[in-house]
Amino acid sequence: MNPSRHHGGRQCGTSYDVAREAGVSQSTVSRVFRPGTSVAPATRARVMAAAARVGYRPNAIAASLITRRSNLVAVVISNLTNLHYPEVLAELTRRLSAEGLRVLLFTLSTESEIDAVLDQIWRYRVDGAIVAARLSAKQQAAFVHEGVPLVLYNRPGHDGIASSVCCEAASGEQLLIDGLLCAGRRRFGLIAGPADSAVGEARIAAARARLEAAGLLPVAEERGDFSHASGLAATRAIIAAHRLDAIVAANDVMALGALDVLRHEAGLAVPADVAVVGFDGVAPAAWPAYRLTTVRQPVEAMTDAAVRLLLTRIAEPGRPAEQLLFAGALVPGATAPLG
Amino acid sequence: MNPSRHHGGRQCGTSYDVAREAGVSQSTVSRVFRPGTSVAPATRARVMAAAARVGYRPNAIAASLITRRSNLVAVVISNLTNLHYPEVLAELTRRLSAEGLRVLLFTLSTESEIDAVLDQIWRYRVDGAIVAARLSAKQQAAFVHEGVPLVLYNRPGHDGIASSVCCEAASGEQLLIDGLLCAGRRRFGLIAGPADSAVGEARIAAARARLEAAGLLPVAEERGDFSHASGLAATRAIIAAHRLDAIVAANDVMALGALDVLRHEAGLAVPADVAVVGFDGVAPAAWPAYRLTTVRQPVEAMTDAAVRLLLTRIAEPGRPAEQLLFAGALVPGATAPLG
DNA sequence: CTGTTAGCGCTTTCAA
DNA sequence: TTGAAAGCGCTAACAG
Repeated sequence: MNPSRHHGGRQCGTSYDVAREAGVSQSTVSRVFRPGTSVAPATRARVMAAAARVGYRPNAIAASLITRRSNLVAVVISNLTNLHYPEVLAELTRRLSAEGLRVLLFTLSTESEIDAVLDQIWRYRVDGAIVAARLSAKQQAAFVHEGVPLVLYNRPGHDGIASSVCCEAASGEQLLIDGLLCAGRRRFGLIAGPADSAVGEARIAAARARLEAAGLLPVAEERGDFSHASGLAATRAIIAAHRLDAIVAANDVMALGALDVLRHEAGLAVPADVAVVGFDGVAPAAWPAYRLTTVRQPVEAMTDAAVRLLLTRIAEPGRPAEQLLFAGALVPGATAPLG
Repeated sequence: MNPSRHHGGRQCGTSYDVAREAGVSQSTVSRVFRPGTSVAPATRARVMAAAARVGYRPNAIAASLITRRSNLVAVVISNLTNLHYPEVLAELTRRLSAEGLRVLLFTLSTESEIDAVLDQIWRYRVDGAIVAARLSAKQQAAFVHEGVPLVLYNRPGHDGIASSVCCEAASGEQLLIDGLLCAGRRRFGLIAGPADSAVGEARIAAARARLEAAGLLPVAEERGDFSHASGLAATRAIIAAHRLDAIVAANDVMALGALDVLRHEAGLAVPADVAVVGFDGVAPAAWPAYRLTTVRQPVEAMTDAAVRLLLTRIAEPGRPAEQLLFAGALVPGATAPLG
């Protein structure tokens, strides 16, 4: 009833323009561009031709308004600089678009930005969210309150409110630590992640637990922030004060930093003098210069699960949250002999 | 006039619900939640209180429909696995959100997906797009036709249709090649990127040009796909057939692959036997295990420019496209003595 | 400063 | 199979 007035300049046509051009009603045009609707072949052809002439593109925004499905999924990632997350993001994006969902990306420079991000998430009426960032219990509860299905990635879900996909730390660290012990290592240095990282703490706790099970205590402990620079700093601090024969880092990037300090600053041989292990399985860890012994997160399986979990919760909002745990795979490298 | 019927479950309230609750008109509610509008302090307070009670969130989708501004920017990146692009993406996202714009992310597994991506871009009525992927002249023209401002990232704009920001290859390669020549290197091996990568070709062409200016031809040339594995393969192929004293790679990641083969497979000393240089300035290139001599792209300046270019074209759609060129900065490493 | 009135472009009953 | 009519939740003149 109201053909577009082209008031902005070269606007693209609306379904009314197409309808007029094709001599059908606007709702017929709408049907032609919607899957699973039945339109007479002849009508469909006329409409398609008219649409091409007018340069018509269905307006997803307008459709979202009425269907209450934006086909948008918010993906929140705290540190894209982590080298592991670009891979996760690429996989998530690939799988989501295969499901017809678009990615609204949010990255955090500082954790304090999270509330502003959540506000935007509510405003855009996303169909769901996959979050790889710290979320307080209150923030997780907000998703329930707003009716937005939430899947946490490598973060524990606060008592069943949110679904989550995690790479379990215990079995991986057990493989690493037990192997090192078996190979005769006794003096361990630990490089933890930031205190507010649940996965980081879980990994270090698991490592410590295995040591204690063997009647050992770590010789030294330092904290980093998952960055290479912090791996360098932590290792310098540790070897300045202690003599040890194994370093266990909470992630690969810090482990690579440790390797760099040991070999290029301290003149120590790896693994002859000191063994080093990490966690994640990032690409550079496998490069010949490092060949780090580590545990690789099953990114394919985890991202697949994250998307699948999200889809089912979008389809059935009432469904209870699920916590999925994946085991990492040992990647035997050259930086640690494992008994 | 039409309070929400809560038909889905826990829907969040609409501006009508708030209006009724606060005893004002719906448009007053709208004003309260829009910057730059004047509302009596008392009214504003009443509305805010009512909004909190109702759990009201402005609906960005509905606002977009009428303002014809979605505040969405499409960001298209072809290979997030490139190690340089996560950094670019993080910076772009940070700057865009600082400008009140949201990122709709598209990644390409294969270049053939691009048309499907463009279709989605049109449907979501994005305010603009920043693209780091190959776009044909026709595809670039489509942006003009659809009225979507386009900024190409590290891709040349097809005769003034699209704006672009690029890291210029010539001056960087000149620093590298002239330095190597000055240090007495004469037998060069080149590792190019994929043939359809404009930046890759520009870098290798620039390197070749400097060699020719010195009366030299490359001893060997191989093509990779910017990945570490392809750097390994190219280097193996080159050194199997030729004796050389310098390798010039089209990007850092392949250069790191070259280093790995030279040192860990061929038993050659770098830079004593063979010098290696790259391009980009990715993080691992600076790590002690590599200390690659390279040219760093000014990511901050480039992403800043990309966003600024996009903003001005959004503000003034008639404005002609601009091509911005940035010079890279030499990062003297330990893999190549530069005369 | 506030309310009234029209839509933005589409989907969705409901009839025909 | 198609069309008419009624909104989705909001912004944007225009009065008052």
